[in-house]
Amino acid sequence: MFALVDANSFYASVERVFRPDLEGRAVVVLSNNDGCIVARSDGAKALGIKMAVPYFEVRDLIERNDVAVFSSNYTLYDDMSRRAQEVLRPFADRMEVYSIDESFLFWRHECPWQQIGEQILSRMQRWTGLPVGVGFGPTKTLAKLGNHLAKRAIGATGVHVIDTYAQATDALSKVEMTDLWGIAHRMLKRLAKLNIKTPLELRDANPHYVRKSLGVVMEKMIYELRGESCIPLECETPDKQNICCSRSFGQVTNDPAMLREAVATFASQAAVKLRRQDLVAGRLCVFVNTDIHAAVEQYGASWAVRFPPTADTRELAGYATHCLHRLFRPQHFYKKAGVYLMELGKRRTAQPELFEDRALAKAHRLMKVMDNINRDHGRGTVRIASSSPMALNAGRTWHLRSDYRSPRYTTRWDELPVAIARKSKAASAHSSL
DNA sequence: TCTGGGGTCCTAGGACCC
DNA sequence: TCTGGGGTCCTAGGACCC
Repeated sequence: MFALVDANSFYASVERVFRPDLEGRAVVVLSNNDGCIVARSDGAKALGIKMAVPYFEVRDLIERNDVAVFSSNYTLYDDMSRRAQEVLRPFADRMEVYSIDESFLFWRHECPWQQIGEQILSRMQRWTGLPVGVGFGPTKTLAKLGNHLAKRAIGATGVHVIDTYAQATDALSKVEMTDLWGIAHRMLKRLAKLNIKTPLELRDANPHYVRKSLGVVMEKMIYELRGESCIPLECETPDKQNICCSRSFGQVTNDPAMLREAVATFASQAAVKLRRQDLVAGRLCVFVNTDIHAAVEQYGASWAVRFPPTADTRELAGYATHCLHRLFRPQHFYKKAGVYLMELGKRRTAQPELFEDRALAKAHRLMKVMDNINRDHGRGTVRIASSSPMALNAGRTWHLRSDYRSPRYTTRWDELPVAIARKSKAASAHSSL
């Protein structure tokens, strides 16, 4: 069983914890440049303040209703997030920290779920002061759905359990398509073209057919809604694949010196994040944009360079200014710029060793797969596609390639032989992974 | 020279999440 | 006047290799 625990209006709730005098007053928190609303308390939501609206559009409303306004304080939110994680961890067998305000919990055995949910609520309230919602489900997607109902269903109590197929059917009948985790407006339109318009219709759709038109992500979604877990828990936080630092400027500029200073600053801030995770970057990319909201000729471009992996601020800043030089067009006025660090690797590990380790690990995986096949099925070929993004996630997530004839895939190493067996029955002995 | 059945690396873009 | 800042995964095609 999975559970998803998330904090209600996290940033706003954290500010509240430290300002008990705000009791009864609505609260909003603003984005970095005080540009947009990024969190609203229930009271602020009730006033009709939408997520991510520009501050200036709702300023009047906010002032008229005496809403408390905060600039965001990410150091504080990070700290509070860690405290909340410590409270949650002992409840379950395993835990995945999914975002700053959400964690998945996982249990191997049956438990009194409702009761556990209530304990989580009360302990979180007493130990951190944060209001949370808890949703239980046999898959991550259903746990997310449970969480949604825990907070928003009529008479919601903060805990919602989806434990049976009937409960899942009931839950799915109560929500909109876009309430599902992984469906936003574009996917909504594409699903509608397949005549899939409600969450129940999606669950009962033909997975092969959906996969053909919409891809493997939507296919997984169908299985998840049916209670077959396809999205595994990820307990160790994987190393970052990209690190980005970008900002909108208060005013547009076409001054090359200012832009140089800006991207050099972004590069050094990104370098701090890089070193904090003990990583080095092998590639850096700079991007610039004109003001997308202004009625001017738009210009947006990026330029990347590759170099011997480093985490050195001065080197990275140098690459950044070099890239900027390639992009800069004096006729445009720029509103936004940023730096990406890419091709990240572990610091203090020489590249050749890294490569050999990976090759070795690949060989081991291949042998293990072959063993399984030989033991269980006598014959068959498994080919490891190292170009597949999944192959780089060795040992965590595996799925059968799309040209693999089985419509099913597995997300767990130890399920692989089962999937192979299904496939063997259905088609030939030659398979690829 | 042709063929089958692949692999690797790159770019670009689309879609989603918080 | 004023419109955030991060991330991930998947797909598709081209060029080239064995």
